[in-house]
Amino acid sequence: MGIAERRQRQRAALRTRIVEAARDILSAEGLDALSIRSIAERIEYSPATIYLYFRHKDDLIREVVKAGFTRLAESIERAVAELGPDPNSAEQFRATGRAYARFAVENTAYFRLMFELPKASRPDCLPPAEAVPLPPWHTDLVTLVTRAKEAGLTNAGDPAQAALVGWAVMHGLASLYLSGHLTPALQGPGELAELVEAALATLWKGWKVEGTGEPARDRG
Amino acid sequence: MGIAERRQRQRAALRTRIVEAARDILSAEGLDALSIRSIAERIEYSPATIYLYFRHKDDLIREVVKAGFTRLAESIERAVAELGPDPNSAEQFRATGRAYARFAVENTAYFRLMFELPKASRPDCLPPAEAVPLPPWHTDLVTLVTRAKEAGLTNAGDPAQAALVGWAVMHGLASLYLSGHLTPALQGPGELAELVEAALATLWKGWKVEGTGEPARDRG
DNA sequence: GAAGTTCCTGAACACTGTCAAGATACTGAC
DNA sequence: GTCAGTATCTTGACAGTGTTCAGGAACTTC
Repeated sequence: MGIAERRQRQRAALRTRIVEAARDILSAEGLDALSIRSIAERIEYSPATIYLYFRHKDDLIREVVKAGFTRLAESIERAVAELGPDPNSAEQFRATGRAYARFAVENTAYFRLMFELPKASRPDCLPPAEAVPLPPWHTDLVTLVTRAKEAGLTNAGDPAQAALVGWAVMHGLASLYLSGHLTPALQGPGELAELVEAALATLWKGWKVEGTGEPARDRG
Repeated sequence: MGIAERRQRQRAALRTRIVEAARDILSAEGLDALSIRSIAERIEYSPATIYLYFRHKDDLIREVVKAGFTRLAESIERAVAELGPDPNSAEQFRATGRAYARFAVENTAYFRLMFELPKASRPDCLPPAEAVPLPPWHTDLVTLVTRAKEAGLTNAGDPAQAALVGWAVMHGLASLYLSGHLTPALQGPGELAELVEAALATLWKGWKVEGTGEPARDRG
């Protein structure tokens, strides 16, 4: 039954071609240009065809968003890896935050899509029950804080909670920046980076053991 | 020239009626229901009429957003005022953060509109140069930190920077919560409040003078 | 009452997501 | 090789969106 397999392969190929086209349009022309028709034109198919591969536009977008999350995760991993072997907790923490903010600034449309997706439609519907899994960097941050705790470098409470707060800080800065609410407070583009550093430093200090001076190296 | 004045008054009245209709639809039916036609129907005018009062839908929305910001500012002021006379810096800081998060949760559609407006249209356009003025609570936070600094309670660097970081933390938590990215980490609705408290505590502690124990009262 | 101004509307345009019905091309069986 | 069946794609429409523009109605001024 090689035929059935080939067909399945072709189906899968076209499906990913659709997602890639959507991703490209998003990166190159922005969210407003991302319509079913523009995607269809790009892949040289009829708009209706897309509905043979995705039930709704939202389903397609969700796939794009998923790709965005793995891209963001990769950026962070790369940034942490560039620290060299055995970086200490603080460095690792800062690198994660920096990479997050940087991704947001460099992939505006993508970043916004990733976090503004859940339709603001319903008036006061709370977040969707449908599971949006926690991103990998959250897990990494948790182990980071846990390790720092074990090394006696911090007395942060629940590591999971601390990780969420860390994520929130970076996300808040990126989000406010992208929505333009930070511009009156910032002179140049470099000042966002400063703000990021200040935020990371404050957080890390807030977790530090009382009386400890400079953060010691926990590894290597 | 009473006639000209009356006309001007009527014009202004209809204009605010449009904004109020938009605000009501947004609160009651959500962002998706907020169309030029739905607003027109609500005020019993033709859709085209709205364009005699607003050049584009975005201009109208901007007005709604502005109203939302004053509402949020009022919520925060109220929360701070409820602390009673001469609250200390930490309490005031926490109250601000709590009120912010609460507003976001209780006015989902409004909150999202306020911060997701700047069209994600362009691919990598950085935030709009058009001045979105800094909200009043930012100024309040700045004076808060400044006062705390003068009282020797904190050695936070630039108070303006600290205020932005504080804002970012709350905004990040709210934003992540509303986009559903926090749900897998939270058991119940009360846990967001816990997270908010943890974040505020961490921040405040990160600003504290080295070696200081419990935050002292700076006033009263 | 005529002329002029202001305000509003009906109807259209180009766009959107979405879908039912039909055309097309490929497959398997006789 | 032909025919039925199936998988795939397209045509053309529907209802909705923001937006514009020519024209009509009401009011004001002369």
